[in-house]
Formats: sequence, C-alpha cells, structure tokens
Amino acid sequence: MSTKRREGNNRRQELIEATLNCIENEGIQGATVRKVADYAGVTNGLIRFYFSGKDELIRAAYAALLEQIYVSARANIEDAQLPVKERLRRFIQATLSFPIVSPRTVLLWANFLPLTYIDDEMAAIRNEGYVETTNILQPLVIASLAQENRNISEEESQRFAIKLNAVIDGLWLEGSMAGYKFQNGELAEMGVETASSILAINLAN
Amino acid sequence: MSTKRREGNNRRQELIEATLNCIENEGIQGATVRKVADYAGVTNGLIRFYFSGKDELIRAAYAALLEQIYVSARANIEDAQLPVKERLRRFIQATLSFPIVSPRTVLLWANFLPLTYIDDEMAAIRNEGYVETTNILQPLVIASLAQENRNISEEESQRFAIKLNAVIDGLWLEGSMAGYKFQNGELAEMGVETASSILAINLAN
DNA sequence: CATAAATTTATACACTTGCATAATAATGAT
DNA sequence: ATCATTATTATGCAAGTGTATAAATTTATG
Repeated sequence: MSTKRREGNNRRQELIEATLNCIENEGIQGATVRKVADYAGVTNGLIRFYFSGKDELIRAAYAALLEQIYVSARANIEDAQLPVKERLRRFIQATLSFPIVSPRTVLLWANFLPLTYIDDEMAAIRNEGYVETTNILQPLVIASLAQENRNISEEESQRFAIKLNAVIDGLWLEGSMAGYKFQNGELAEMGVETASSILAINLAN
Repeated sequence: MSTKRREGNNRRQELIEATLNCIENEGIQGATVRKVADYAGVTNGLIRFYFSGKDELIRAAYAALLEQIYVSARANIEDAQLPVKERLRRFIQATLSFPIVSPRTVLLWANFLPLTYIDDEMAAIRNEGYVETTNILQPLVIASLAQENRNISEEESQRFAIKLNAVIDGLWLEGSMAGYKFQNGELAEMGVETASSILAINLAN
C-alpha cells in the first residue's frame, strides 16, 4: 500500500470520526482496530501512533460524540437577550431535531452507554457533560414560570426539570428509532406541546 | 472438573439467565461463550449442546429479556373489570417500578439495541413485542377520555399515546440510571402526574 | 446390573484480536 | 540536495475467539 500523508493535521480527528462510523455500522463489538483503520483508509498500526491504545480511541470517540450532541443542543440558547420562554422552546426544538434525532446518534449513544458502567474513565466522560445538561432546564423552568408570577420551590422546579427531560429523552428515542412516523418538525412540535402541558404554560410561538 | 447433572430440565433457561448476567456485568463484547459458561458454572462446550451457536444464545437471551419486561409491564392491567383510568394508571406505575426500572434492565436493553440494527433476526425479535406494547396505550387513552365525554380523532389519540410513551421511556431511563435521585414510588408518581397533565385528566387515586 | 441414551467435560483448531516492533515513506530545516 | 523528524506501512506474536469433535460421566431402561 502506498503511504499517503495528511494535508492538514486532522488524522487524529479522522480516526475518531472513523471510530464513530464503524461503531454505528458494526456495533461496539465489531469496532476492531483493523476495521476502524479500514473506515479511515489507513492501516491499523497508525492508530497506535495517535492513541495509546484502543481504550483511549474509544474514550476519545465517546467524548467527541457527547461534545457534538451538546453543541447541537445548546445552539441558539446562549443568547441571553432572548426571552426565557423562547430559549426554553429552542432548547426543546434543537434537541428534537437532526442531528440529535437520528438513528446514528441513538445507536452510538446505546453502544457507549454500557461501557460507562464497566470502565470508570468512560463513566467520568459521561458525568462531565451530564451535570451541564441537567442544569440547563431547571433555571429556564424557574425563569419561565416566574414571568407568569408563579414562584415555585426548589424541589418543585427540580421535578419539573426531570419531567421535561424525560419527555425530551423519550421523544428523542422514538423519533430516532421510528423516524418514519413523524413529519418534518412534528417531533419538536410534540415536545413543545408536552412541555407546555407539564408546565401549564404556553411555549409555542 | 466433576460432571454435575441438572435436577430438572432447566439448563437451557440457566444458560439464558447466565448470558443476561454476563452481558449486564461485562457488556456485550465481554460476553464470550467461555465467560457465559463460567456464569452458569459449566464448561463452554455445553452451550453448543443447547444452542446451535453463540448467535442463537444471544437471540434467546434477548427474547427472554423482552418477555420479562412485557410480563412486568402488563401485570395488573389484564383485568377487564377494572376502570380504564385505573388500568392506565397501573400500566404507568408498573413500567416505572422495579424490575423494569433498574440498572440491569436498561443496561441489557442498551446492549441489545445496536444488535437489532445489525442482525435481521434480532430486529424481528424486537418488532414482535414492539407493536404489542405500542397498542396498549392508545386504546386506554381513547377509553379514558371517552369517560369524560371527550371524543378525539384517531390521529389525536395516536399523538397522545406517543407523548405518554415518551414520558414513560424517559422517566424509565432516568430512574434506572440515576435511581438514587428518587424515593420509593416517586418515579411512578411523577409518571402519573405527567400523564395527567398531558391528557388533562386526573389519573391519580 | 448391564447397556444404551443423554448430558457434560476436555481438547484441539483455525481465525481474530490488540499490541509491539522494525522497515519504509513523506516532510521540513538548513 | 541532505539529513533528521514525523508519519505510515508491514509483519509478527501471544492471547482470546467460536466451533468441532471425541472422551467421560451421569441417567434411564430392560
């Protein structure tokens, strides 16, 4: 095989992407160093040049996946100028749209999840982003209800956040695995509707 | 090793249970025929006496898991004498209680899920029970709302069922993976509350 | 209790796995 | 152009994989 050199300095990122593609198509058990190398169009030895071993590659791929999800989820809600209710609505809509809603994302998530119960370092990667995501909803809930002069306890707001989070996760699963059931934007619409019901507030625009 | 013979005719079931235990603890990649045999306290050759190969063992284990989930979910709702609202409430409560809510169940579910996208026979096993479960909620929704003289379209009832299913799935995930957050029965209570909000009906007793 | 059938173990084999190491090729500095 | 550095391939190895097969043990049957 002829030795091809990278143009930029993106081999490491390419290998991570190849890992995700391989896991998506072959499953975590099918993701061997040789198959990942195939997906990247290189030979297996190269992986050990950029990663200390397979474990580090898998961990890097998991971290990259979570990062991609977080970036998509937080799109458009950072703008502090926006009304709170609109930020809450946008968060729900973004989480219930492509690319978060897709067979690929849910498959990768499901493949990695068990590893976080076996490998402590994988658990740490998961927890890093977990708190972050959890703490998005609760402040938005508190602020949105405060706008309607509804002041709720800390405990109540936490339960609201958990309920909203559950609806979003459940619709994400259903939309990702049975996407043919939903028209464009329908899933996000149902998410906003349900969140409105739970909070007894009108989030639609 | 001394050859120990079974008392009853339950070796096959024991091997399936051992497979589930092994996958729960070691993940699907760690579930080799030798490790499964260890979990069952036999030697690896025996697996081939009861199953045509590893694939059949995995499929049997997946089918057994789904069966266990379905049995738990449908507990107490078969009784046609019960008021519909109570049957709906019981279904939600059962799905949001042990053993469906547990790290084991969600871990096994996550480990098997990717296989249903790779192996057609695994996909078939999943689909067998899928329609069955989906069709539980929608009739209960229609009947519950009809009791309040609210007649809804087929499409509307379907959307309600999808929303309820999403809440249940999402709470199931959260409760299984972060069970420490919830007191006894709290998860089921939140499920019934949320379902009540979505349907604009009082399901609590 | 002797013999056949059913169950379980033991062993071997070809193949795959992650990883190590050496050889080769491409790049950059001077 | 030369040479050191970086990147990539090629090759090999020890351990683990699923599976096949024969041997051993237990149970059932007469």
